Amino acid sequence: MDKQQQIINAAAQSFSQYGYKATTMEQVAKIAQVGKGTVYLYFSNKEKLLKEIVRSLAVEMRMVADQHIQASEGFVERFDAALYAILQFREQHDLMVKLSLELNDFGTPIVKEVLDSFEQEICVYIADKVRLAIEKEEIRSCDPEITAFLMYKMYINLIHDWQKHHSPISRERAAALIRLYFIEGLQP
Amino acid sequence: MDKQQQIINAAAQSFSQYGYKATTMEQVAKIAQVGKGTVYLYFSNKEKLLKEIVRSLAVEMRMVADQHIQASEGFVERFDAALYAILQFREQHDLMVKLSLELNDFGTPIVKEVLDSFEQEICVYIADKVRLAIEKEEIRSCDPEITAFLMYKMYINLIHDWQKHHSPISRERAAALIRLYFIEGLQP
DNA sequence: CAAATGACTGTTTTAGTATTATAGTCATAA
DNA sequence: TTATGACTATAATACTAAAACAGTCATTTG
Repeated sequence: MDKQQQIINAAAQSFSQYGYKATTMEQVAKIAQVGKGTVYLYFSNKEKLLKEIVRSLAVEMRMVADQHIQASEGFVERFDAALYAILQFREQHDLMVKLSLELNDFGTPIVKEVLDSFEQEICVYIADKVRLAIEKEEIRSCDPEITAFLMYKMYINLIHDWQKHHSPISRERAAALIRLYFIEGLQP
Repeated sequence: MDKQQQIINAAAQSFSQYGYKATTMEQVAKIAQVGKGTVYLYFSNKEKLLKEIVRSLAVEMRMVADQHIQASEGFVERFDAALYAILQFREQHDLMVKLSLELNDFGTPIVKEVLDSFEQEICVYIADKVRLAIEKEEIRSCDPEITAFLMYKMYINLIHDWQKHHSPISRERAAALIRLYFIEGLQP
């Protein structure tokens, strides 16, 4: 049996259930059914362990988003499908939810770092799609990184932040708004 | 001499210098050269005192932004002038800077509430301008609240958040980008 | 007697300290 | 050569005593 994978699984389970701070290396070793020292043979410290797990989660996320894109026609539809898949992914994976809560409650620096790089990963992913859309002349030429960054932020703003003070916006409404502002523009 | 104003000035000074948490009502009374009980004749508690100060700061902010709008032609230019004035206002008023730091460091709930309502104030202000621009047919018809919210967020994203991981964007560049995305749109 | 005050009080924060828990190491064992 | 858990230095926590504080109110003042 692959000890490294056992350790990763054990850590993923514990991080998801108890969070980063409240997970001890001894706990991970116990769940993985190995000695504590063994964990350190594969991961030089706790931080590396978390980063490895989040990294592979990011890979999975890319795949899920790509699957959702397949079924969609048109740039906005594909963008909406991918982004929605990503947000759902984040909400449905206990680890991401737990880490977000932990960042809010304790501000653990490593958790902040990890979630930050996950966000950047998302932006890089979208930027690739924007670049493709420019090549296919589906949209005008523009800076792909900035465009991806702003579209992602706008999606988050609409789905998550707006409803902090107003009534929620449906996924369809959000896609329509992004089409209005980003694609069509407000000029009369 | 107006004791109420003396107290407000004293509190504004102390909040700016030491923050909300580290300011004591005794301190405020001492600076205002009144007894502690006197402070409570005008403000039933510490929270009300802070809210009053931030409220009048919001009024001042509106006036400053309006002044900057006067000198500008076109919707994007006026929007840029107003938003830039608002951001500068926030950066140049020690109280806002101090409160932001305090929210980051301690998460003081009342400070969060106050800064939140200040942000909403900004959005209401912009929404008014958007409504006006729709009436004057400078832009297409749209929901003024959502549009104001998203334009404000995009401006913040460009000027503040983008540079957390990339090289900063100048004020001119930000205005040009908002014109590109919001006004002209990305359709080819 | 209306406006102002600061001593007073119950509660919260802080500072100091003892105790426990934990990350990471390493000598030993399988 | 791989695996282990006792070990250690450091960091988190729990506890307590002391101090600071927001808000009150009986007394004072103009």
